[in-house]
Amino acid sequence: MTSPRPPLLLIVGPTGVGKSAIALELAGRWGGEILSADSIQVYRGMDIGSAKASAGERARIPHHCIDLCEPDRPFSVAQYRERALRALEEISSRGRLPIAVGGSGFYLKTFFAPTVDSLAIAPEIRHRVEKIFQDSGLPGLLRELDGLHRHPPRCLDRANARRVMRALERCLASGLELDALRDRFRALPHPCAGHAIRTLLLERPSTSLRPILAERIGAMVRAGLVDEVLSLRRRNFEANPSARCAVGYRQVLEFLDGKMARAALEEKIFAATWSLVRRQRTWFRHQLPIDRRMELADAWADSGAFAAQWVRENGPALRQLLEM
RNA sequence: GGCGAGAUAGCUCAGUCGGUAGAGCAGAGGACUGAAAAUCCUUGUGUCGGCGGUUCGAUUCCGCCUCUCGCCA
Repeated sequence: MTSPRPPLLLIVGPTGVGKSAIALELAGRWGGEILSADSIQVYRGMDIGSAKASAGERARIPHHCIDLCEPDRPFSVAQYRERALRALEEISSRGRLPIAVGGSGFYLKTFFAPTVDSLAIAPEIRHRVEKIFQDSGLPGLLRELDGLHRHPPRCLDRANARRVMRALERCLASGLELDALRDRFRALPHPCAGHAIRTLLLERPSTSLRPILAERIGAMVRAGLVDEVLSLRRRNFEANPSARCAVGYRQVLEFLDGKMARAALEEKIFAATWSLVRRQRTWFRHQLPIDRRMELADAWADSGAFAAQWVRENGPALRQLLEM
């Protein structure tokens, strides 16, 4: 049974290409709602540095999956997945066009494939693994993990302590070897089975993206990024590693702690942003099924009314993509 | 002007008790099961400031020069 529900339009691309502006424009024209796929916009108070949609924009077009939790409370893909799928159902049941927009690859993948298993990890196991890591580091974790296997598991980045910890937790919680867990994981059902998904990748040449990012970072600092971090600090956001380590926020914290000169701030944020862009591009190349790739011309800056004109010119092609 | 310190990879620097060099960052590629804007892996030939001298051999020692940074006049 095929549903008459509208397809999900996914707009992905590296940070700063202009996804949001275009998505807003499309949503306005086509009766859509925005579903954010951004691992930082989920935190309340992290507004400037995550380039969150303004209150005005949000009043005009409904936005979902933004401001889902307090900045001191870690949020995970698992939670995102739940909220995003629920939002997707809501939007489609109203007959509106869901437009998912974002640059967080792992979050975006949640629409296409299983990203987490449903294995519950008991707190005792979590603490035990944590303790092994504290006492004997990565080698200790690997010793423990290998002890649970007849052959050392191959499908694991053994240099990545965070991954090894998660793997060990899952093995301890399930009593299964890593390969068995992976097979079971891969057999999980498609998360959005009922939806047609169309993915649009927006790109622009690095020579055009770099100056846009540099300009945008300057604008963020001028708009009060440092004050935003000060106020987040009062809300204890440093207790949350994913918030505290976010691009821009991490560098401002270093500056506030005297580990970095004010003069170096924007340059360091730029460097971190650019390595994010590179990881995003790698992810989009290999991890997401892209239906259509469109490169924005140099002339389209990430500001002003460029989106309206771009959509006027490219709307028909996108229509076609949706009706495919 | 005098004294001192320095000049090595795009940047910050290490090093070679004389046998033509290596880290971090940046850059490029990659991985990805609950922090993913995170975490991790791979990837480094550059007149070792210039010119001479000593030496089988100098980026390394010596002299001169150029530039930079201190301190003193």
